[in-house]
Amino acid sequence: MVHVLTFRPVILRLKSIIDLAPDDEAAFERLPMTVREFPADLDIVRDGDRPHQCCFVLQGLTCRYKVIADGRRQILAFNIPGDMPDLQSLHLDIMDHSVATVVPSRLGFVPHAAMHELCNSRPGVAAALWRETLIDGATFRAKITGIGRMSARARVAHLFCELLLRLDVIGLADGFRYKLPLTQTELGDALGLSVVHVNRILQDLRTDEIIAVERRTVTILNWEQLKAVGQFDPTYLQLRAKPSVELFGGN
Amino acid sequence: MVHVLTFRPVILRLKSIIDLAPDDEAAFERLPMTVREFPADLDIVRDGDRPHQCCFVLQGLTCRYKVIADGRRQILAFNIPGDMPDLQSLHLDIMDHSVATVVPSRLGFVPHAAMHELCNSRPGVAAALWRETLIDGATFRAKITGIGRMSARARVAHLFCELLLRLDVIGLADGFRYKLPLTQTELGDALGLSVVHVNRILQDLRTDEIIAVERRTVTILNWEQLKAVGQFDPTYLQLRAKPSVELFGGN
DNA sequence: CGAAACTTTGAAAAGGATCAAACTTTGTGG
DNA sequence: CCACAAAGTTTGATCCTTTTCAAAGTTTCG
Repeated sequence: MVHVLTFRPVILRLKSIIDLAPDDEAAFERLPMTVREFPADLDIVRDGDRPHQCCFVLQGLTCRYKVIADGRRQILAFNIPGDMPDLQSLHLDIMDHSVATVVPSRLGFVPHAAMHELCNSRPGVAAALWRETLIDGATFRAKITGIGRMSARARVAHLFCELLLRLDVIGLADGFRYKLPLTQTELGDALGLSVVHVNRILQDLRTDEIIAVERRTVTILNWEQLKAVGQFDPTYLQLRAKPSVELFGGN
Repeated sequence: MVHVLTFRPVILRLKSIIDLAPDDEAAFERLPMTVREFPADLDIVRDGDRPHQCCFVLQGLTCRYKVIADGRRQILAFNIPGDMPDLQSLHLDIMDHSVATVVPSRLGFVPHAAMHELCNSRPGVAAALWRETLIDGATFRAKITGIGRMSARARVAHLFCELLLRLDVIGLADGFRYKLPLTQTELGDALGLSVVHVNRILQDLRTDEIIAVERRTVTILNWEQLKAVGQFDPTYLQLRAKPSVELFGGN
């Protein structure tokens, strides 16, 4: 059934953070979702919009960002398949930031009305979604701490750690390697750094044989050291189970 | 009735962000709350804790913060009366940061069980609280953008703008003046800046007759310019009504 | 194949951090 | 209520991480 397949990353994601009852899962999958394909670098929702639907990333990569006065932007988060980048719009009518595709992506849309109905009839789903938005907040806190107090090198390392775990949950990590179709400019916008500096940090990390980034693929060569450099503690992601690869074995 | 008085800032806060039904408000006020006084600089909840109750700021000032490896800290948010600094613990069992008093404060505590019960029996309250945690997230996003992409001067200005609006809602702003019992070190920890630099920025803002900070009191001398310097747009606070002072008149 | 996008390199500049020390305010105990 | 210690603010000087600017390579893709 095609419909089930399209919802798959979302279900994987929700199950990674909460013990979703089979009934709730089934009800979730019955949501009326419209699926659309988008090219790269297209705004899906804009700062100031009042959306009447929620967006699901089914395939590809999107980001949430804010633009400041001089035109530069700050990327707040990357959204991988299974993510719901504007879930907050369910309770906040006006957008305080934008959501855009980073690469060509397949997105699903569900009307707010249907989401509210589901939340009202199934407290389990409501709790799962609330929890999801709270993890979102926790991720923002980790980011604030990184940008506010940590070195450029640590921030880059932290981001690569976080992405490995999140991608692993939805089956998009291949051991210590994953596809990451980001330009260095985008990395800089996400980390509060200039492109030039991102480039130099990446070279340093490669020289130290901690990670390698080539052809839009990240390979983590030394996980322990990467975690140490990024001061990475996955608690904030609130994952229920250990990741499928032995990322945290022995300590 | 003393009980009603203690809950007052929380009710004011909730009503500022949502149209709370009288029944919901009454039910909220019947929550079993334990009130305690705390001295300054005391941890209320610690990173790694698994709280079984929610904390309400009734009087004073608290902050949420994270400590990094070298011992420095990043303050994630200041909490004024009416705030619920660890509301997230309702759905995230383990704390990813700490909450501490900044000055001597009066806090209220409500068991998670009572909160869950209230949320289950009153969807209106659940929605209000969910909305509150989402605004929390929006505030984090504003902070990420500030620290990641804006100058020190802009960040300081933005913080003073935000605090005026939030304090106004609970009746703790006196026109363009409010008490802010923060040291410059604490301001620096919140803005990702060194004390020395905070000090210099404050002097600049005073020289430019934009704000004056003296004896723990902030006076905004030129609101329009402060907003401009901080690129402040209050949308993210999702306040229902215009603030009581004429902060946004004419534009 | 060629244009556009992206990465890399070098050099110079700047914003902010750090260090050190003096000055001021606040709070406390005698 | 004064004296003093502790906490907080201010100043100056120097250092350093990161930015900016500019231009040369390299990939990607139509």
